[in-house]
Amino acid sequence: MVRRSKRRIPEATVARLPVYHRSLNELAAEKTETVSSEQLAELAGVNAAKVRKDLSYLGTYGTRGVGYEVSNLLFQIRKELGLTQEWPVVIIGAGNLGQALANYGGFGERGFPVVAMLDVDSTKLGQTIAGVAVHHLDDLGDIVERYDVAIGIIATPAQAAQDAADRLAAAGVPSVLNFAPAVVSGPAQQTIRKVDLAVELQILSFYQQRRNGGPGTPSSAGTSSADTNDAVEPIERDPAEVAK
Amino acid sequence: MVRRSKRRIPEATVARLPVYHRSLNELAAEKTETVSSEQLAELAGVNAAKVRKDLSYLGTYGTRGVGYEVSNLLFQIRKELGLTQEWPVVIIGAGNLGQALANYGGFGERGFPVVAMLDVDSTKLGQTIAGVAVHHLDDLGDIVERYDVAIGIIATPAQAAQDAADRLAAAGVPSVLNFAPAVVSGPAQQTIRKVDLAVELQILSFYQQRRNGGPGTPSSAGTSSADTNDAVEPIERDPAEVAK
DNA sequence: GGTTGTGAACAAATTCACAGCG
DNA sequence: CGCTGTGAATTTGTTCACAACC
Repeated sequence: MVRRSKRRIPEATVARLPVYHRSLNELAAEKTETVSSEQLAELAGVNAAKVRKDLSYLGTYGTRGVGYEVSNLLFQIRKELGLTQEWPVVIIGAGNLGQALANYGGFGERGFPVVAMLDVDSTKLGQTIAGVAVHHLDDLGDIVERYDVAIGIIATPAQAAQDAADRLAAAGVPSVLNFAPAVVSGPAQQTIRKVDLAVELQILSFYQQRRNGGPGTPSSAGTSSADTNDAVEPIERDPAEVAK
Repeated sequence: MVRRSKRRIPEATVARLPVYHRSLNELAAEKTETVSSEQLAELAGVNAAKVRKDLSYLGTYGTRGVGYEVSNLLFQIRKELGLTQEWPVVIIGAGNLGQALANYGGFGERGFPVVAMLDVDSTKLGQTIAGVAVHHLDDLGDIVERYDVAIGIIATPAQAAQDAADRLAAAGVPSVLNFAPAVVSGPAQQTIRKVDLAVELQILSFYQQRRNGGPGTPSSAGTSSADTNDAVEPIERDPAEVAK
């Protein structure tokens, strides 16, 4: 009764599925019917072996000698990622960052409608930002229940981030995307991801620096064509004791 | 004459240095003088062994039985990341996303002043967003030269992203942070990182979904406390032929 | 005693390379 | 013959565990 296909998809693969999804959408839009791992790799910016390995975790959806049927593969990935339904989100923090995220329309467009923003600043309450009303943070529980909110986006200042996470946990929101420049932790059953915009720039700064001859050599000329070009995002967790 | 300490810092370590940097700043703000790997790990949300290993790539800055001197470690990391200087950035694309990023003040605060925004839409030219003037994209070269721009942020719609990257490359901007939902490539000497906000939500959606019993089981109840909590960010590149 | 720094063991992710199948 | 699917090899990253040292 179980649809055992391969299960236990590696994290690195999960993180790439959305990229394949995007590429396949482009192919579907131009009515392409089948795609080889080579072509998909090109579109997604990875190599073909990785595409095949990744897709093999979902099941056996390719045809040897031909490739993958775009529409079917799209459907399988959509199903795997849970994108066959919408996931309502709330944004906590209606300051610069929160407003920025609300104004960026990309969430709703891609199946993650922003149903409310929350803040403690009374001057912000009742305001509407990009069509989304700002409520008091104390109303979080109500809103989560009313809209069946599954994902909370933290866009508070650093020092308020943990409180926001705690309130999301208390309200039963199982997934959190943290944009605040702070480490936050939650109960084990919560999934927390973080995006720190400034951290991304700092990582670039490292490679920039390196290109100029490394730390000890503050020359601004010199173009060692360097080596590494890309890097992995960190992301840590497990607040509650790691040691054995 | 060279201060060979350890060189060749792993990417995963580079990606964590900014997090340690942030934690150390907090410690410095409260006048803490020394910190153990255990404490720093707690603040950064990683485990202590990782902290020690990571820091060992920078050199030998700890004291056994004591820990690390906060101010010195802060300086070493700052130096390694190239944060002893400011890196002027431009934002390409003055639409929702670009405006959102400009309004988010976090870049300038952390040493990455936004010196200009660029767009091709004539109705946006001359506007000022969060104190930053919008110029025509054709002026990119001039602006890069005038402000010595080191980093370009792409905040265009997907279909304009590659053109933006090409223009940045032509203007000699060596580092690029791509927020557009598209894969972009550049010459080998360019470092490109990407952040796709919607992709982050899609990754959360996967774990959300999984928590509810996996793809084949669209029940909405059931709380398998799941397993994995965090994941790594993907990020790919190397457009120009990967095969051997 | 307490804590670093690091080899060695382990685990995860990537890449190779090719058998198997359409 | 072309392209997938996958074991095996390799590389990268993490964790252990302890000697070295303050």
